Amino acid sequence: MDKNTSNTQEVEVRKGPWTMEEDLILINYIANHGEGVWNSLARSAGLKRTGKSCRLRWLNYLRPDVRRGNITPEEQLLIMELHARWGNRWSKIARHLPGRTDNEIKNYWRTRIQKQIKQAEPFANQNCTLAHDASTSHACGAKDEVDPYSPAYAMSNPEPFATPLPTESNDCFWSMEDLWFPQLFNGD
DNA sequence: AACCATTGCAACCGCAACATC
DNA sequence: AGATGTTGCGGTTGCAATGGT
Repeated sequence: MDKNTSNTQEVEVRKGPWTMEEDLILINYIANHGEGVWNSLARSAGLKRTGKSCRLRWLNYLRPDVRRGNITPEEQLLIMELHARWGNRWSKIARHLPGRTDNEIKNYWRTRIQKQIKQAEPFANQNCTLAHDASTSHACGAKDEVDPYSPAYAMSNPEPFATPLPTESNDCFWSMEDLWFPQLFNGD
């Protein structure tokens, strides 16, 4: 049974998690032809994916220079600083963290930092009438308090943000090193 | 051991900006 | 100048993995 074989067989588009085979096809194709117009790339490569999906997969996961997991304390600080400055401009923030993607930073922010902020909120926010969504509100009347988003806060309060860094979280079924094998680039 | 809740992350969706014709 | 296609972005969702009871 194929996943998305609807009765309209003009365009069957696969969705959901990428398989290793699809990854290899995409990597091979880009290695041989370079990036181009993603829609036609997807078609030419024989992938039953949208160009959008291919682009996302490539940028967030398959690119050789992409770094995943193990966000360092320095990077965390930088993220907090840049987020305090620009808000949710994830792609803008990502440009200042080589090898990191906007998606990863966004996820990291939401799952780690935002959580820490929420935990700290009852203490930092006692004078605030309304606890805004931590991702968007930086404005709190308590001017004397150190902005929990600021690097200064993180420096002086290592605990709240000292999330145990993921331990070797690069354990996928296959690593990028496995995929980026020289021999892959020969075939087409 | 089984069930339920929570967490973390990959991927999708909708929209806006931009490029090309 | 307008229509159409493509890209980039931010928000959101789905689901596997993990932890707790």
